[in-house]
Amino acid sequence: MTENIDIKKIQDSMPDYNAIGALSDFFKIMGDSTRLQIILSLQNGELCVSDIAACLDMSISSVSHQLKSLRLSRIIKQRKEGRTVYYSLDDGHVADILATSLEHVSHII
Amino acid sequence: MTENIDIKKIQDSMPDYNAIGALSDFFKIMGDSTRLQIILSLQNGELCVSDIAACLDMSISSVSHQLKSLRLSRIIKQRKEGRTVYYSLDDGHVADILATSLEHVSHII
DNA sequence: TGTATATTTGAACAGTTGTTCAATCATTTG
DNA sequence: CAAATGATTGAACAACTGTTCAAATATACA
Repeated sequence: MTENIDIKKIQDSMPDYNAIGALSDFFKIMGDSTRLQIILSLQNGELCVSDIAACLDMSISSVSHQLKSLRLSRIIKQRKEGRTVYYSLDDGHVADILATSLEHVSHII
Repeated sequence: MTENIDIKKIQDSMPDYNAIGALSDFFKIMGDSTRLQIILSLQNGELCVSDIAACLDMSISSVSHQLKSLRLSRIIKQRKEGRTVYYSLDDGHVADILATSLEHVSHII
């Protein structure tokens, strides 16, 4: 332990428990390549489940499961038209975060 | 499948395989509250392992394990001084991403 | 009403992840 | 050199996660 670091001062500077939980939940959701591809595909505009599955070359079931968790995290929203469900991005922040993060990882690769 | 969506066009608009993998790896690393707290504590400046453990009220071993994965992901860097190892943030992008993401989740909570 | 289409759902399984514990390494100090 | 200190490591275990498969739901259409 370093001589004179004020632990409490650092602790107080940090976001509260709930914010840290919400932050890590958000990053957890983003931290899967299937979900990431879904989000990226939706940056071109809304798509239905089958089209997303075709885009990613994955099963409809798997995509549907991930769409559900993205929706519960309020990253995407849905709109039903007949028996087709269209999904789209729900918040502009996500595009910003993706752009900055893509720049970040391109520095690392 | 919607009538006339051009799947190939959307696929081509997406980052390549490696970039998506790097992106999801990055978010995966950020998606843990221990690692997130480590990063947040380091926003005040460099800290040694014991101080970080004290800040988070966690075992030194657990923190050390997480410091290793953060370092391998090039999110933090280390500097050794005697038997003490100081860690600090390695890239300005991470602070930007954290700030935008914190704003995003505060909208949701 | 019956069939086809679009999507959702739940259970199950394998693979991954974070913490703990004990042991080890590296450096300083007596 | 031996003891103390700061940090790292590896194995083990429980908890969690993503995909698959089969079954179910909802809507459209003949």
